[in-house]
Amino acid sequence: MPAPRVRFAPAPTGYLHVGSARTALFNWLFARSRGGAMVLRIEDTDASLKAQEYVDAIVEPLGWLGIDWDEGPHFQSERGGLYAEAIDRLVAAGAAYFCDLSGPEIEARAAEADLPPGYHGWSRDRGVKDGPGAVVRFRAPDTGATVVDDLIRGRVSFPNPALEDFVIRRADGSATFLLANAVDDRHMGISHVIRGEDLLNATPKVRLLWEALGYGPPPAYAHLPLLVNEKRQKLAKRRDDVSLGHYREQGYLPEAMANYLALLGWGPPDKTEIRPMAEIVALFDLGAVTKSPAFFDPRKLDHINAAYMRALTPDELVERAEPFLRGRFGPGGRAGRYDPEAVRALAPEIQPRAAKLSEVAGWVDWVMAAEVDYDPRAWHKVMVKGRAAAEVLELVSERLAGADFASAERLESIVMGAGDEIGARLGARVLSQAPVRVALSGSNVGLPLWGPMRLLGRDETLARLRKARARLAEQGGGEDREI
RNA sequence: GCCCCCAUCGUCCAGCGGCCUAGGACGCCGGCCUUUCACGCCGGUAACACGGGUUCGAAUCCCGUUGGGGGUGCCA
Repeated sequence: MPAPRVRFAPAPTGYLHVGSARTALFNWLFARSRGGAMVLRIEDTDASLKAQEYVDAIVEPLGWLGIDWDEGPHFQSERGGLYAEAIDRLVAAGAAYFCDLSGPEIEARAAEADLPPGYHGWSRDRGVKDGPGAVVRFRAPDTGATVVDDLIRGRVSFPNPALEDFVIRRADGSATFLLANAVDDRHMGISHVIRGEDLLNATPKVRLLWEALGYGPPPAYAHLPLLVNEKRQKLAKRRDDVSLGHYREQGYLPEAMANYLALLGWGPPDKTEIRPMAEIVALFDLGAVTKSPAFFDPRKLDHINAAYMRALTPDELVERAEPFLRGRFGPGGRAGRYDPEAVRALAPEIQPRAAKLSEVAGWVDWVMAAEVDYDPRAWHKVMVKGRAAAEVLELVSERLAGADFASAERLESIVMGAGDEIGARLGARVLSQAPVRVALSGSNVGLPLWGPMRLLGRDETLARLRKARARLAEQGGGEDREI
C-alpha cells in the first residue's frame, strides 16, 4: 500500500471551526500514522471569500493545535486555469452545457411544471451559447446510481435521477466547489478524502465529474461523523461556541484540545483516553471511526484540560499562563506586580486547582496584589461569625513577629499551633487557618497558606494581619460571634 | 417533498453471534483523605429505541417502524 496523500481543505471563513479542526486532525492522524503526506488547500472559489486576509485565521490555529502539513497552502482562487480547462473539456464532450436561467425563472418553471422547486434540466436542449450571465451545468445521468464505498460508512448508493444538473461554473466564470474539488484532488494526487459527513451528499456529484473527466480510479472517501451541540444539531457559528480560537482564549491547552478532539468519533483500543499525541498517532485507525454524530462536551474537555494542566512542569505553567497573568496588574488592573517567580513557586499547588490557564490568576493574584480585596461573604462567615477570629489573628501576629519565614513548615505549625492553643483554652475546636486566610487573601478558599506566606514575607504578612485586625475591631465584632 | 446518514448509560467511546447479570471515561451521588478549596483513592447511579425475522444462541446479521441529523445554492 503506497503512502497516502490526504488534504485538509477548509473554506476561509475568518476563523477555524472546531469541527474543521477535528477534520484536520483526523486527516493528520491518518497521514502521520501511515507515513503519508498532508496538503493544505484553501477552498476559496467563491469571490466573496477573501482568502488572503483569512488564511492566517486557519493556518495559525492549526499550528497552535500541533497540526502540520507537507504541502501548501494551495489556493483554489489561483487555479482558475485548471478549472477552466476541465470545464471546456466537459462542455466539448457534451457532459456539460450552458444555462442562462435566473433563479426566479427556474422556480417559475418548476411551479409551472408542477415539479418540486429546483432546476430540472430545462436548458439541456435549449442550445444556449456561452456569454455574459451564462453558467455551466453538468449533465447528470437520468438513470442508474452512483456508488461510493466509504471507509467509515460502507457502501452508499445515490440514485442519479435525484441529482440535479448542478452548476460547475458560475456566471462570473469561476468554478464551483464541486468541479474544483475533482480537479484538485486529481492534480494533487489525493488518495484519501477525509471530511465531514455534511459533504457525503456532494460525493456522488464529484464522482460523476471525476468519471466524466476521465480521471481514472477515484480517491477513497471517509466521511467523519458530525460534531453536534447538546440539541444534536450540527455545530453552527450562530448558536454554538465553534471557534477554536475562542477555546484558546479561554485558557485551554492545545495538546488537551487535540487529545479531546481525537476522542470525538474515535477511541483508543486500550481505553486510555488521555495520552500523548504520538501514541494516538500510533493507535489511530480510520476504519474504527464511529458513524454516529458526537456531542462536543465542554465538560469533558475541561476534565482533559485539567489533567494536562496538572502534568505541566512549573516552568511550563509559568510560560503558558503568562499571557493570562501579565496585564492583570498595573494600569487598568489590580494594584500590584506580576511575579513569575511566585507562580513558579506555587505551581504545584495551583495546578490541581486550575482547570484552565485562565483560572491560574484567580488562585495566585492575591499573592502579588498590593491590596487585599476582601470577599464580604468570606469576611462575614469567617471573621464575624467564625470562632475566635480576633484571638487567632492576635496570637498568630505575635508568634509570626519573630518567626523564620523561610520555612513553610514553621509557618504552618505557628498558625495551626495558635488555633490549638486557643481551642484548648476555650474548650472548643478553633480553626485558625481560616481567619489568617481571609486576612491574607480576602477569601475563605484558596491555596494552602504556607507557601504564599513565605513569598509574602514577614512584613507583608504582618501588615495584612494588622489591617484585618483593625478592620475587625472597627466593626465592633463580638456580639454575634459564636464563641 | 426528495436524497443520504445515524440509532448502546445524560454525554464520549468499548462491544463486531456465545466471554454481556453490557465494559471504560466525563458528569452526577455517597464515602475516605483534609483545619480552606482542590487533587487523589474507594463505591454507587445509569443504556442495547420499538417490532418482526435469521440462528441452538443477537446489543451484535436482515427487514420494517419510530426518532434524530445532514443535504437539497451561481456556499463549501
